[in-house]
Amino acid sequence: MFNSRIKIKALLETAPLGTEVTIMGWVRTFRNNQFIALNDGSTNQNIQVVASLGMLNEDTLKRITTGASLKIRGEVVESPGKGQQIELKANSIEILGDSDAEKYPLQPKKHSLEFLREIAHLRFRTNTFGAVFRVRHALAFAVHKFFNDKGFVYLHTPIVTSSDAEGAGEMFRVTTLPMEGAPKKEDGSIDFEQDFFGRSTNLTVSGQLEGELGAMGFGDIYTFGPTFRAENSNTTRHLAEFWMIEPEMAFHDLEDNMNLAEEFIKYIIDYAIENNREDLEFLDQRLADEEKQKPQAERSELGLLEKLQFVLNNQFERITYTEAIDILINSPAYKKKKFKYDVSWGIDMQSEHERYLVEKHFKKPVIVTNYPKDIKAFYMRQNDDGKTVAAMDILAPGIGEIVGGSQREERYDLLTKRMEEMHIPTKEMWWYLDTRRFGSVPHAGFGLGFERMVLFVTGMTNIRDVIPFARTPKNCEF
RNA sequence: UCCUCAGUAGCUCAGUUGGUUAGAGCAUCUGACUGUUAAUCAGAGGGUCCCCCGUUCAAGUCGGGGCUGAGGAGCCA
Repeated sequence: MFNSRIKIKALLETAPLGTEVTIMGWVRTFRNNQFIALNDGSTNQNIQVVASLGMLNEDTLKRITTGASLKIRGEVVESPGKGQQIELKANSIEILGDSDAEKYPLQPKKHSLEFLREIAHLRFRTNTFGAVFRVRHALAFAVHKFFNDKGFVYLHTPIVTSSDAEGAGEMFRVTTLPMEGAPKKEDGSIDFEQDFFGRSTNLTVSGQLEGELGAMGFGDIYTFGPTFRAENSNTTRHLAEFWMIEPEMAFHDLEDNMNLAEEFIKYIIDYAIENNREDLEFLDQRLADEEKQKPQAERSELGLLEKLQFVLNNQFERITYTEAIDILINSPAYKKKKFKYDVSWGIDMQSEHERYLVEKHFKKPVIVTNYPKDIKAFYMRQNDDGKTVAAMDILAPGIGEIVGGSQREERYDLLTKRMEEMHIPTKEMWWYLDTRRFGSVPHAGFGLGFERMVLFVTGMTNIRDVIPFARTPKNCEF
């Protein structure tokens, strides 16, 4: 058996003084031909290994370089030096994998996030990305724990779909037809009947419609999986492949939906704080250092942990779309013509408007409800006023829309009428409509972009830095 | 997709009005060092100035096109 090691996180926590242990990991720095800072990814903390002089031959000493992997047996002792409580007095050091320091791109110095993006395969070995991806893991785990504890069924909705009804964005086509000389129909269009699935297929843009089918049997379900958008979006908030969480609940109305979404967001933030405090403290410090570079006016008022705590301790503001428009029209910013885009009832709010509401007016997460039906999807439940639908978006400071959800239209007649108005092919959607024909119930759900949540919790500012291998236009390395 | 900015050593950047052999800090390498914390001290090596075309006696520097990256907008999660 090879692996009888103790992880550095456990070693530092238990500090078994006087015992001999085996650790394995990667060299962060090697100082004074004597002190090895070793990291194994279990924590941001390194363990200091002390190699007494004469113990190692010259050759082994030279091979202990930044990035090399080592297997070390040694005795756990109190550290006489400052900066750490305990250290490992090495009895034996074995080089598992050499790392040519002249070629290894990670140097014991600060690197830019842009550079680290180009070596995404190695960035897990840095403090920042170690912390970010451990927090990402904690959040993902918390998502499952939250819903599992509430009796939700984790439903695996398909990645390949033929449904393009939602119109959530441009889609990636899935096909086995040849690029050159694809079979054509008489009218010159491509004959997808000869394709693998016998029809035109795409990567999913949302699991919601299938999620609704599950909710109509299980009551409460959630999805958590990859989602694809072929939009040519080049921003710090968009990915072509991202992870989305989509709960769908039978016997829920819009208010139930909002309550669940708010409870959910607070739960996973709290989970990360409870279980990854060390990583968040590191990210908090990192953000504070970065803020120091900025001019006073652009600095945020709260530190990362303060911000998260603030979100936990305060109710999200809940306003209707109509109230939001009133606030914007009566705002000093509007009167001073600070907005690039005009405001009137019926507009789809621009990011500048959302940012004003969240960052300037309320200074906390805001849930906006009851949007005009013409700017929202066909499946949202129509309100009695005939103008609005039971939609809700949660807007978060710094990242904008983090949740989009609604109560769904459960009334068959109203739903089909709306679909016809919006040119949604009801015939192809027979399976979706069946849920409204047989035992239809009031139900609701929402979608949460997981990476945007990770951005919010880690304080990172570019979405490409919170997913291990980002898929963006013109970039599919790794 | 649009707008703005950027691309010079492994990394972060400077490079004046177009003018000799393109610089700095860090990293790396060599040497010194038994309590260092991104160690320190001394020395050394390291360049397709993103690519193509053009202007010019002369281009890292000016112009055009392209590629890539970043920020903002749109689309959205």
